[in-house]
Amino acid sequence: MENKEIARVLAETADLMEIAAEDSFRIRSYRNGASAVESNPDRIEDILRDPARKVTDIPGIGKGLAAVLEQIVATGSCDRRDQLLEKFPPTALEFLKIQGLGPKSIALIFEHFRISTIDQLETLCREQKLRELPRMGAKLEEKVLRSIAQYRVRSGRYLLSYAESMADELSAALLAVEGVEAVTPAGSLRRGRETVGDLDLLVTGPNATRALATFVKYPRVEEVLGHGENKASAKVGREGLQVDVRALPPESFGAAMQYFTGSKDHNVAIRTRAVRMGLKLSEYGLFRSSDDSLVAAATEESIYQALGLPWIPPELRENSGEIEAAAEGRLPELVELSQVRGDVHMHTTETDGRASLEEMAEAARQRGYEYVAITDHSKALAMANGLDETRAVAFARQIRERNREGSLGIRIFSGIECDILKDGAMDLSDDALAELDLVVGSVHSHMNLEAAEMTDRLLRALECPHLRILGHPTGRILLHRDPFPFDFERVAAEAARRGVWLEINASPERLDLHGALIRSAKAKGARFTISTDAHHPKHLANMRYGVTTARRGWLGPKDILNTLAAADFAAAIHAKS
DNA sequence: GCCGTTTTCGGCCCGACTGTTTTCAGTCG
Repeated sequence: MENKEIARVLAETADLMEIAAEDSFRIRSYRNGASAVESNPDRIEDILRDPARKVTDIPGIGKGLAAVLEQIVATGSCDRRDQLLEKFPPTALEFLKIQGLGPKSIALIFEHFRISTIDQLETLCREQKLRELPRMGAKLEEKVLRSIAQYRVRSGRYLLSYAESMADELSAALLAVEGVEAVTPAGSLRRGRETVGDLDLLVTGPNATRALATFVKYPRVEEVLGHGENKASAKVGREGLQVDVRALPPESFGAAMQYFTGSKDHNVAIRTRAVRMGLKLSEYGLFRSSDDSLVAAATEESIYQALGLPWIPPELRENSGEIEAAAEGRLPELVELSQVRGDVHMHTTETDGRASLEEMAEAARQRGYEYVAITDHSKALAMANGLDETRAVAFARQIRERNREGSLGIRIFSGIECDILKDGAMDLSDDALAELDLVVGSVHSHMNLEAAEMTDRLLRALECPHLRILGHPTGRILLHRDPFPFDFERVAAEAARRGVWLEINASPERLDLHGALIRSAKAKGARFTISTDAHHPKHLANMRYGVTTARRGWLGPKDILNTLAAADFAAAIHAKS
């Protein structure tokens, strides 16, 4: 059992305990335990099996949770979770995803109405029954109905990072089959979409068909949906991600890759182009319409070439102008991960990060970066132990000192992620902000303002002379919270005018900005940074999702400030007009 | 339930908003 799954069981148990109104500190311990398990570099299952090692050596795991971990690894669940699932319906965990309902309200609804499904909850709201309960009213019913609608749209999709880890895991298992040469993910994962509906894996090799048999017997397959000669489908993992595995002959691999990578809109447009040229394109190859003779099939390059086009990077294949651009030879040069020279938004234990300044710097150095910016939270984020003026300035001095010593082996800029308050003012005084190398401004509160008010708020924030970067500009949390409404184009244009860069937040839960907005902002003259917002050294690896997202926004290295060398980046920070 | 002891219990535990209220519980970050 993988750490991520173990962590999920712990977190679910904590959720259920919360509905059952159990001791809040115990719940907190379960949550801490979940995050400790998830961020532990070694597999918990391996540690449990090794008599020489102890899980209790992991901070946050004591005797109690050690026993729980044993149980989870052995049975996939634990006693407390099982007991609570007898008391509450298994859908209780789904109810927690409905915004506006917390554990207390859910417990009350269960107790009073004896319902167990989201559909029943919807009915309650429509029939205006929720308001019978204390402290619940018409506004809440409306909010819950809106939230249920959003929930339905989201369920059935998965974060890019989750789909990628599943693809990696399955690829490794299938590559171990003799006679399998390559396993390649296609579909929206290959295009780098921020969420993925299902996973397509293309298998080649003399014995590719045998990979299908291995796949359907894979331990984490929950339900086999179909298993034929060339294709097998199954729901995999507790989350039930649908995975389609296809065995392909090498001679038509390129055509299949092209076909299964999509997007559907891109393919329709490409096939229309083929028809106009007297050709037809399918997953088996590109053929002459007149005599069905094969033109190209083995590689994607050969197919695009036969259609008079250069190869189009998968990130661009959304039929949003890429085919025209390719035909006219003006596809953009896209940024690559190796061109990123620094990560300029991250947190440390000074606020809510999980590693020290030294550990974050060292992790960044190991990734080959030239520089980092440490941007801990400001005081408005009290739960994160945000910095007030005094602490922010003192911490900046400490960072400068370490930087001067050169002992960390990497250049460090002192920064802050300063909250943008409800009225657009900065959370910290100008004097304090002036002490810092780099100010990222972010919205973390009051996200339900009217669009006009939110636009004014952001425009006012841009007036701050010290603001350099607008952090996660739309505030969305994928599959969880929609972007807050505001006039993006106006804000992007104003940011461009004032020389404030827009962040492409590489956290797989955010990917904010996303491709379409990036393109729109670039058209307004905006420039960008790609940053991970890391709260742990391992989060630095999320940079690749940010780069993929930037590529989906048609960005090249010149659009992105943290592809600059350290000295140039430093100059850019300080050369504010 | 974890942690850390001036070692076996006590601390952990913030702050603002919202909607429903007549003084505040619940949610959220």
